[in-house]
Amino acid sequence: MKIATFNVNSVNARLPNLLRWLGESQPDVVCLQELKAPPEKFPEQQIRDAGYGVIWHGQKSYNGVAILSRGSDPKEVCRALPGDPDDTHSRYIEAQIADVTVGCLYLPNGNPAPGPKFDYKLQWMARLISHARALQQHAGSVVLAGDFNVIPTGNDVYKPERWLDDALFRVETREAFAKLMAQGWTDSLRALHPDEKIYTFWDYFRNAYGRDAGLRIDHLLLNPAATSRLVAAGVDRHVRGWEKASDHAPTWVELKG
DNA sequence: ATGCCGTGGAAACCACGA
Repeated sequence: MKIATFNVNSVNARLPNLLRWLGESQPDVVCLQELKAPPEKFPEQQIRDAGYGVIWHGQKSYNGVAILSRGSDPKEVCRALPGDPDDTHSRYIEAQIADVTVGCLYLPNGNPAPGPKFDYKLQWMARLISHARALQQHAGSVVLAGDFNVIPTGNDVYKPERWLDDALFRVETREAFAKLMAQGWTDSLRALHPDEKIYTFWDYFRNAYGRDAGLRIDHLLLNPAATSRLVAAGVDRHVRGWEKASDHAPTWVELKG
């Protein structure tokens, strides 16, 4: 089973690229982030015509997450991260697909830091840590996939010294991510490619993609049952080079069975 | 490199992203 995550930066602006990538990559499950569309403007029919069942949690202008499943409808588990009923951002949706539980997340950016947006990011991470604790212990396979807006280590950014004060790389952010990982999650790309330079995001500015000035911020975390099935992981980085590209590239894992 | 581009939505600019 191939499971991918892709921050599309507007699902409607990206629809031609998304459909092209679905056709060539043939993922079984796809987590999308940054739909930037209200629920009624989600391109459901085009995605169904491409062979995918889909659930989504849209929001006008900002955020928005979706889960696609080839040949079946994802069985929705929840469409919000527990812990704050006043949180209006569409940043989490979870589904059961065959024998795999999939959590699709769009973690807050948090800039500028410090400030209220950074506080919101850290609070959101605390809620994620709380929710993930139970998921990690599931007997079945669990994949937490999405745009984490976290650069885990200095090996995940082209020039770490420039990012020390950024919300994606600040000590508090890395410590919260480490706390999540300490529950027993596996960072699938790093597990299979410990020393490679791997990026999933390149800024639109300054020819960042051409210079390979990237960040690794899109992650697929696996619980022990899923880790035992891990056979491959990668980034479809060429998609970032297409016309009208998102600033993120699709990132994926292949699980046995 | 403090948003230089990209997107959406409202309004002819602004919020937001990382």
